[in-house]
Amino acid sequence: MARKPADQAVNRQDILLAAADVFRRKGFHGAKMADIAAEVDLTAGSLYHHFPGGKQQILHEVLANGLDIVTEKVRAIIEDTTLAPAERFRRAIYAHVVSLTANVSVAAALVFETRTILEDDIERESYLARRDRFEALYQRVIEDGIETGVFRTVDVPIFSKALLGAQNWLGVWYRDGGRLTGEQIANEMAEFFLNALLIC
Amino acid sequence: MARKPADQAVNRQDILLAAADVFRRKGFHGAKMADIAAEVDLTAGSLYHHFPGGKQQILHEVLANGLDIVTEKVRAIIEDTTLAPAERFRRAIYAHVVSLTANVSVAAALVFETRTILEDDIERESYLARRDRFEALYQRVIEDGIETGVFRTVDVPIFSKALLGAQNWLGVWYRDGGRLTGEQIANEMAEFFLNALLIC
Amino acid sequence: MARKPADQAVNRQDILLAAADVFRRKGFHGAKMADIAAEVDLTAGSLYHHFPGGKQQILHEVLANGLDIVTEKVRAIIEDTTLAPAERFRRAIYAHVVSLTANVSVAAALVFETRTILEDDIERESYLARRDRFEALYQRVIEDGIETGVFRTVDVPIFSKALLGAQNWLGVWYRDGGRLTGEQIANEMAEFFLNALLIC
Amino acid sequence: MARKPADQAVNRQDILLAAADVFRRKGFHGAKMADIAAEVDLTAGSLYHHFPGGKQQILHEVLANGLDIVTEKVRAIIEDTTLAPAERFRRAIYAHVVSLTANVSVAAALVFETRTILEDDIERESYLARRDRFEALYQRVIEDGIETGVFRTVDVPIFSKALLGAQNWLGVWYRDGGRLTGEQIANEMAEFFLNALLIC
DNA sequence: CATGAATGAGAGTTCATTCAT
DNA sequence: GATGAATGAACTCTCATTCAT
Repeated sequence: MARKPADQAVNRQDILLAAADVFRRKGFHGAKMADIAAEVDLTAGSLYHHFPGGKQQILHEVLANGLDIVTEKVRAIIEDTTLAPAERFRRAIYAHVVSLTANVSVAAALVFETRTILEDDIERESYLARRDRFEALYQRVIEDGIETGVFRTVDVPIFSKALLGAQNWLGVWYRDGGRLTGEQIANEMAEFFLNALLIC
Repeated sequence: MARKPADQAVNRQDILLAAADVFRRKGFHGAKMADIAAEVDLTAGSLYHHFPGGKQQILHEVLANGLDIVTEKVRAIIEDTTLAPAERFRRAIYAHVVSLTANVSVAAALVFETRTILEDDIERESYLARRDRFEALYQRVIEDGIETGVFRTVDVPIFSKALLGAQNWLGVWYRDGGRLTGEQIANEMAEFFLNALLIC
Repeated sequence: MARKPADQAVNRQDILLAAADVFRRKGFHGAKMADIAAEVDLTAGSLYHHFPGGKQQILHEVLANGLDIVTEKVRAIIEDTTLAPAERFRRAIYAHVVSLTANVSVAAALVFETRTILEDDIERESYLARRDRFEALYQRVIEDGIETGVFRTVDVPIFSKALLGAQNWLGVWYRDGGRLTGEQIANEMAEFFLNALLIC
Repeated sequence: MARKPADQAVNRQDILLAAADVFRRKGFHGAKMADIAAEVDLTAGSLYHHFPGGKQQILHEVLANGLDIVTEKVRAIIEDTTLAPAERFRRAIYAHVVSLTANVSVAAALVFETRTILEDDIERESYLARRDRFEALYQRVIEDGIETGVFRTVDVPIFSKALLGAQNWLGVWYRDGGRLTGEQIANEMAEFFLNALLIC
């Protein structure tokens, strides 16, 4: 019954990670509080001590945390205007993909459960706004590249959706221990999309 | 207790389309039989005349049909070896994206509910096999292009996942009546991925 | 689709027999109108042309008919006071058991579904009264035998319940084509209960 | 939403007894989970804590327990070969009938709901096997009596069915507080069937 | 007469949530 | 903090019954 080496206190982070994993496997609606609790050797009722808001709150925090994790480095890179657009673009994709593969469950939650969080109104706006601001980062660097004349003239919104789609899809298929590491995949993906844009 | 005077009979296709739409909006687990029924002016119980297997069966058929719709033309194009790889690739993407945008609900179901169908074992294998065979089509044409020397040497499995991710993501964001038509988006996307591969 | 040789009209008797058989196998509540209908190559709705009162009416008629079939000969025998009590008793049991084995489904319905009919008030009294009158026949002949001094002094109500229990139980275990015929079983049973009563 | 302050916990046995009683009154298919729950001051959903398998599981356990209760003493008596067959036979019937009358609801369930349990395959074999082994006990003691020359030569299988029928029928008609006690009835029944067998 | 489609009431079941211990 | 028992609101699914054709 003791899965955790130190059978000591369970903290909120443990629960959030466990929840993300259960969400990935069964989806939010298919995930039972008891499933999540079992992952951290608790019973369903006990989760309410840590998350009085219940399942909804857990989802909120999984997604909010997830967006932070994934967004953080990418934002820093893209906003670092000391680098050329192409380089910022490449590094952003690399960092983004690495962080998605390093947190597959969270990545999957971002893909599959964003729709779920939108069912209730609170948080909806702020969460969507953050997502849009993140997407805007990519759009900005692409526009920079186009204006600088190093990138082809593409339809930026469509291109950014294609890029995000390719990235988010990692949450669907990537599993640890596959043929390639997250870093290798990140390199490939950065290359693909850079080539799609670069004028040669 | 027998209604529906002569409103024209409701048939299975109507129900499947309605279901795909409800699935897109609420997800499989969030979709109530009553929601689906209401879309075609029936009551929940009546759906069981057409789909004795219930909600599961409806999902099965939505996905199977969906895969058919989306796959059909793409397969024909890619297998038409009278065309050069680059041309087959471009046309395949175009046809694929057009058909996804023409059936957004179905596209969304393919993205979000494939995980759901996998929860139960039956159908699992055959459905997954069909998906894999479809993905293999893209991989083949890319390999052809690489061997012919017109495409860059990329990691084909990763590239195809990126492509499929970008395409499937349409099910998440595309809505009819947006800034661009499905055909315009299809053109853009084909262009992106062709440029990513072409040696210039 | 044609199970009946002459594919002609289905009559009420066919349906009642079919119903008794389905009731025996699945019980009243477990028997679907569609099951009964299928036995006579009809659909559920069609049964309402023959039995506007629906499933309840079918049960009513199965039981009422059944009681008639089983009761008729027994009554004639027991009321024939030209015979000695022991002989009337023996012949009554024989006739009773023969008729139960010749109509197993009906016998089973009498055992299992009498409780069901009692759930609704109408018919309840008259049906119960008929059953009690039938049981009284056996009690009378036993009392006659006791008074005449040929039968032991037994508790008549208990003895008659034991007898009826043994007989009704045939509806549970008897199947056509077993080791013994209905007549052979009838002989054995008559012998058992006669010996239980006769003073030797 | 958590009630039942300190009313003493409800346990599985309470529920099984309540269920047997509801089954006796309404039959398995007619018994609602809410009916059973109400008997022990619970709501329908709460029953699933104690019987995750739901109504089916409750029936399974009612019958299995019931068979145990009824079988236990009878087995001990019949297998006690220090007694003469006639005495074993008499005592077995007595104990059997006493235990049936002391547990009418369970007795009724054994009569009416065995058919129900057989609808699903699991348990079917093991349960039927136990029933058959129990019947074999009676057959053995009767055969012993015949071989010893104290019992008439009867058809043993038919005789045992008649006996069991008479006994099981108690579940149909016996009610506490009637004219005779269970012990009195048990005495009568033992007498009947012994007289039916004894050579005088 | 028969049918197939539809209804609608009801049942079993699930599960997030609560709370006394 | 943790738990187990309990709740109650949904929701899926079943099926007797109705009726236009």
